[in-house]
Amino acid sequence: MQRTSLGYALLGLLQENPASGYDVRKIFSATSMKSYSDSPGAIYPALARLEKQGLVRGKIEQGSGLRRRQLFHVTPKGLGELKKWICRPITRDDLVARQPEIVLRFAFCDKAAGPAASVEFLHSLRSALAPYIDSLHQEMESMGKLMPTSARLAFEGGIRGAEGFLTWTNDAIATYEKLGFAKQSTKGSAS
Amino acid sequence: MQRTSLGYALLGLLQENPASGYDVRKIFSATSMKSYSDSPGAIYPALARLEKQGLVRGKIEQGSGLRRRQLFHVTPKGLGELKKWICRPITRDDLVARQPEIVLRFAFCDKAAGPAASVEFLHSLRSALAPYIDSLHQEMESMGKLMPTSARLAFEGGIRGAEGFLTWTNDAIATYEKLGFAKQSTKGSAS
DNA sequence: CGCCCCATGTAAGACGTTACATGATTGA
DNA sequence: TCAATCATGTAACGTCTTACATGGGGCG
Repeated sequence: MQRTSLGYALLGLLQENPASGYDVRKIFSATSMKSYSDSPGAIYPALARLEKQGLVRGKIEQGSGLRRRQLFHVTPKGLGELKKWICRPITRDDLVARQPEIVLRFAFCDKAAGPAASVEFLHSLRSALAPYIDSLHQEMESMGKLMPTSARLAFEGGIRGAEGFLTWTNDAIATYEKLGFAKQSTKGSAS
Repeated sequence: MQRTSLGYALLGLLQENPASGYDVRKIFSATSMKSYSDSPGAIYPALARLEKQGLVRGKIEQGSGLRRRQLFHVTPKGLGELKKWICRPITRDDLVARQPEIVLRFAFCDKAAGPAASVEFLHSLRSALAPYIDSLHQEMESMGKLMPTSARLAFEGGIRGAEGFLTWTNDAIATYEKLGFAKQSTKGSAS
């Protein structure tokens, strides 16, 4: 039984702070997570699915004069699934079709899996990005100059985006190093 | 009746070169348009929809020993719809949720709508990007330093990506200027 | 009282995914 | 002949979109 990108986004949010469906809708519509739909027809069924799978649990709040309102929090099982999603090695497919998801996974990484996992994540990302960028350059060469200007520029834009992503990755790794988190080696002497 | 992103991608491809469903599948699976699914369950119904709407027409090829094979080409009505899609002003929503679609629209622009439209497109993009980047910076400020390192870095990555996109846009405008295409001023060239 | 916001949901339909099915042609 | 590839499709299923429905609570 597989979860969707929305499902994981919800897990990640709820793991940072328990929230109601309505809260989540506001977050999606107000912040830069707008890429997810804030429609009730998406959110509420998704939360219900997660609850049915035992990944989140909702408690109905009832202070004195409060409206009915379900606060969802992530279960240990849910946290486990979230970690598995975050810590998957980055694949070429992730880069081609799911770049925003990569960034989201990383955003949740510190809180859900810890800084060591974040560093691991960044190294995995760097390892995937380098050959990907190479293959983009090759594809560009093989197409020659026969394409319209706008098509060529668009392709170049894609390459630049990937290169910028790599630069960011390296900077992020450096940031963790300054904080005292180096890559965990298999032999294990870190910090 | 609205078309999906896949529908427009097909229109754009077929307008460049007539092709069969199978050809399209190969393009999607082999080139960097992999972000679209190459599954027959997506392609063939999508082509059928476009044909039903009169935007493409399929002719069954029959050379001597050829297999049955339907070559689709774009109708004038289809080209009109494609142009309308491409030439829509770039909105904030496009930037937030549909960046790859923006790039795809631009890639088809020269061939489908001409270089003048491409220049117009880039100016519209620039006008949308500037305030968008500002608002990202503001959002970042307002969140303070309370977030985990990875979350902050992820957000910064998003900002960098948008800034790189803007740089690319300016470079692309410069490229067209060097080719002799400046912005068409219907009402004065002030942005 | 009427209106708007909070808060949750459901129903119909469109679309994509996955898997299966079909048949023709080429090459070993 | 047998397998692989070409080429097209369909069926079941899940999810998202759009629109509607419901009801409590604060406020003028």
